[in-house]
Amino acid sequence: MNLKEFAARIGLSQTTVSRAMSGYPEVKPETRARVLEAAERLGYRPNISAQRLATGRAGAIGIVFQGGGRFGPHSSEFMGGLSTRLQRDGIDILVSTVETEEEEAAAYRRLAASKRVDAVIVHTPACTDARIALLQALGLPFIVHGRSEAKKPFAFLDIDNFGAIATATKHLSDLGHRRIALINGDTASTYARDRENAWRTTLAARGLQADPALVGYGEFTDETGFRLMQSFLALPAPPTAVIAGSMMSALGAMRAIRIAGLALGDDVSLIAHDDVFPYLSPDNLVPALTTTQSPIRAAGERIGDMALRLLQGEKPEALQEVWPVDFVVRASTGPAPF
Amino acid sequence: MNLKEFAARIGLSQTTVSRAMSGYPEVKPETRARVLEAAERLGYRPNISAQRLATGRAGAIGIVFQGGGRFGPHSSEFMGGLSTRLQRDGIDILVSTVETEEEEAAAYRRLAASKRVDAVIVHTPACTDARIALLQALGLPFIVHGRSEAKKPFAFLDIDNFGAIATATKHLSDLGHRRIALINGDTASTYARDRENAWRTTLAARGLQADPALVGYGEFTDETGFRLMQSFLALPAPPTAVIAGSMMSALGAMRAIRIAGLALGDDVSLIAHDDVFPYLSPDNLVPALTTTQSPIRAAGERIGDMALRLLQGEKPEALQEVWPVDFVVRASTGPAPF
DNA sequence: CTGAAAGCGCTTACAG
DNA sequence: CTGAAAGCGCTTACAG
Repeated sequence: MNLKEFAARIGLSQTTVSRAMSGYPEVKPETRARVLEAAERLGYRPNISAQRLATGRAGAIGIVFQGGGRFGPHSSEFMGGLSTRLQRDGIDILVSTVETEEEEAAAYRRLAASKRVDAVIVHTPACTDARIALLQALGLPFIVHGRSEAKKPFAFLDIDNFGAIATATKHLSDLGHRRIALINGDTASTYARDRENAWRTTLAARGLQADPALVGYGEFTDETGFRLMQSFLALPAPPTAVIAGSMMSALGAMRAIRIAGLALGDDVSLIAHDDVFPYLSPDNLVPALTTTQSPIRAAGERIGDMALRLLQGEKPEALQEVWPVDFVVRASTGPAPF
Repeated sequence: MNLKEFAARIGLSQTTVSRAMSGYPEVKPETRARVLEAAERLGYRPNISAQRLATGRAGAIGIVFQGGGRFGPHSSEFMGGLSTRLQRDGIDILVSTVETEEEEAAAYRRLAASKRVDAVIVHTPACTDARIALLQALGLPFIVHGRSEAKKPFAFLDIDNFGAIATATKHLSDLGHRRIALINGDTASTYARDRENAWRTTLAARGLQADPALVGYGEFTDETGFRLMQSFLALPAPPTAVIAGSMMSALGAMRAIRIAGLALGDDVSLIAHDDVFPYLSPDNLVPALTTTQSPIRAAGERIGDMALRLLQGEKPEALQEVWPVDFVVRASTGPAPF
């Protein structure tokens, strides 16, 4: 049933029905009630495409994932939060996957030109990120999950990666560790740079050396954590403590430590940054894992919120947040050996 | 830029431009080439909402997730595959999250009435699932990921859950195990019923008892795997082998086994069903984990394919597939002790 | 092979 | 507070 039919059926004009349904103020309360009741009863719902064509709004927010690689467990948590928030305002999420940077840029051009979305979410930004300049040039509103440098201000939400790793490094140094390794993420990304800066700066402040052999990079997988930890342990002077970038890397690191016959929390201390997965808790590892933590689901909800405000005309520079990160000490960290 | 402007700019009618761009056959090849080149050069893209209004197609496929709980690592892999496939045909994915069954039903009604999607994907079906009847009543095309019983035929893709667990149970029984436990999923779902049937039937065929104390249910989390494994090990006659429903449950089970001071693959054998996560491989656990496996990402791609065919008018009864499951023996299974 | 025009189902300035 | 009508930007039967 369309508006014309529905309006005729209840004896009102299309105008009045449309206004009543979209919460427009100048409608007599009884009229509105009658319209809403009839819509419910007869199952009338405005055609979304027509609505969008008439208003010029897409009613959707886009998010692009590069390859399978970046659609991992963090993505699901983030999407869960984002979707929960946008749902409340009837905004759809449009998911695209691409293989390369070029394809990602092409996807944004396409989304912008076809007016398929009102805004996009950009994630895992590099320190200077071509996507930001592109979106600004295209005039397609966006929120960045993470931080980056750009000439013009833009909306973003990031966690305090520097603070998280600084806290972890300090804690390990307070326990007497002098060789502290870092299993970091993708080298190009801002978060990896921030984490490494925190590690380096904190060590320096304690008079400790940031040994280049004690930092490694890679995707947040069990595999990478394992490989890096094994290479650390093979060094002439292996580290007595390690900071892993995620729960998945930490699982790999724990495995390498176990295989080497070392006791976690005793011979080697381990801290992971944890994005809080409902299906895998640091409390449940053996030993329980000390973590810096920040719920990525909550970040997704908040970014949904910010996207809605952006569309309501708030300035990007008013939509910039950095969240502090919690630190929870558990059994995987202990005094440095000997 | 809209069609009118663009057509004027290149000196053709809107009709011809529209036809050239949408691959309509009766356009002179040179004309089409000229139109496509100009569109590329001038950045013209048809407005998606107008296109949808005119054609009556939404150009999107919906998928609803219940709560955060069901948006886990399996969802991300599946979505990665689905999105990759649909992308190729320019079909969007619309993600909704709801909290309850009622809300899920309401979401389908809304999607149908507002013509927001052309089809939906239903996942984790129960043995008899109200969603299927509802979607058939609404006339909203759908594909089920999993299987269910219904009066009218419908399109689905499932893996051979029965075969997977039958194979695993046989293998353990061949190794001499007589007390084989099962860490199962959500009781209401078809896959859990199929897996339990396989376990029960295979044990019976070998003259072994399907002890009710040796089967447990729950979400596929590390936590549940741990708890169930601990309860099995606390039995007067604990199992010597266990089949876990997912990698996450297996991680928990492995932990419980380790804490109990038992040797995996020696004192206790473990097989997991693995949906193939790129960030956590069964080869990388210690010991490497024997698995039945099926790539959920590939299932996502295939379901995207089936959805497109459904929209092209193929009958649901022609779109029904059951995929075999691989079995890979690794180090976590061995002969029954003593 | 190409074009003029109706129609898809809404919203919203304008008029009352 | 309500309505008649134009317009959003496409597609597509119809005519040539």
